[in-house]
Amino acid sequence: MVVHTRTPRGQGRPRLLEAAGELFAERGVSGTSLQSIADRLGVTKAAIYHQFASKDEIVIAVAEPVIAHLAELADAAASTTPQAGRAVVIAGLVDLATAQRGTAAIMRRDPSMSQILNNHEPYMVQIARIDAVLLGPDPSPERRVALAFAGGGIAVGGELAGLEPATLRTALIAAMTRALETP
Amino acid sequence: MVVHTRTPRGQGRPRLLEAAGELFAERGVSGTSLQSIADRLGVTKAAIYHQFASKDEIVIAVAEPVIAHLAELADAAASTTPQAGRAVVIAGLVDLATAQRGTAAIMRRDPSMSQILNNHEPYMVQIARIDAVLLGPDPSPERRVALAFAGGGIAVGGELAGLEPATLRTALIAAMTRALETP
DNA sequence: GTCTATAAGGGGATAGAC
DNA sequence: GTCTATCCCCTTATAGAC
Repeated sequence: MVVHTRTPRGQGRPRLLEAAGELFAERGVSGTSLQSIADRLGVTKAAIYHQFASKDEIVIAVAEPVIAHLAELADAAASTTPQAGRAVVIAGLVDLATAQRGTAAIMRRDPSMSQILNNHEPYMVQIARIDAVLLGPDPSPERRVALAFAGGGIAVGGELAGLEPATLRTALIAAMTRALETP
Repeated sequence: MVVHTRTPRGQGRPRLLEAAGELFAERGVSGTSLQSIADRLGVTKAAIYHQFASKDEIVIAVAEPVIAHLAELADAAASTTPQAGRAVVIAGLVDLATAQRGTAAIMRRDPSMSQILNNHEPYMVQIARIDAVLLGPDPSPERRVALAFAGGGIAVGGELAGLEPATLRTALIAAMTRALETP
């Protein structure tokens, strides 16, 4: 499905997305100007426009690896039992939430980011798949609340600083599991 | 050509804060211009500056009722047993999170809002008091994670649409209580 | 790929009339 | 209290040189 992507000289784009992701996490999307991204990279705005046509395109590109990870989790869950699938998804979501400076978390928290992603079909598709795995068939209202609660929980909990990564991971998986143990 | 009809909008300050709070919740603080607030009220930007010296001042003013509510909860908790205090705080936080358009939720989610509030002592003081009630003495790392998780959980869960308010409230209290049942 | 330069517009904020 | 008018800076985005 990928058309071109002939960019073996991988300095520009990945570095740009990393810087953008960090700034989005710190200040939010609306609070991050292209100028500030350029400054962090030591280049000018025009250099950024050479690689991306618009700010929204950068936002989507930052989210893309996360969306790909969500797709993998949903695939993995689909090839096993419901219970095992839920465990896989929970562990995977925790890993996503604790990875690299909260890029995943900001996708759920930042209003500007949400607005863009809610109009980005690939994201919505994967979110729906993940939700279906975690909810199961015919979910009760209580279960829906528990899912929303758990979603917000990892987004914020994943950014907790000052803990051993392994401790954080274990505690978050426990918290997620407990949150979703609703009838 | 109608130049301008009488603006039958409500009285200045409360009306302004209501509009600002709604817009902050929808688009985030950075995503909300003073112009957009003025537009929603049917006035000009200059009219807003008659009541507030800066945008930050509006943000703080929007947060103030929530901060006052937090103070009340912490006070109530201080005048009873630890267990009863925790229950009071949990119920109060759920009420805050589900009340009026997610003003409370945005305080925890929006990066720009957080940045302003983290430098606003009255907010930090009340948050510390609430956290102390929920954590208890000598909290384990797991308990700290559970608290962060629960904080994110209500912020997101409180905005869930399409449920009976009473159902949402009960389910959120249950979710919060369960999340904080960590040793 | 990166630069300089600039367009075109919006942002926060202020002055002063009514 | 609200208006008009304005200031100045920053924003997104484009054009074209190297």
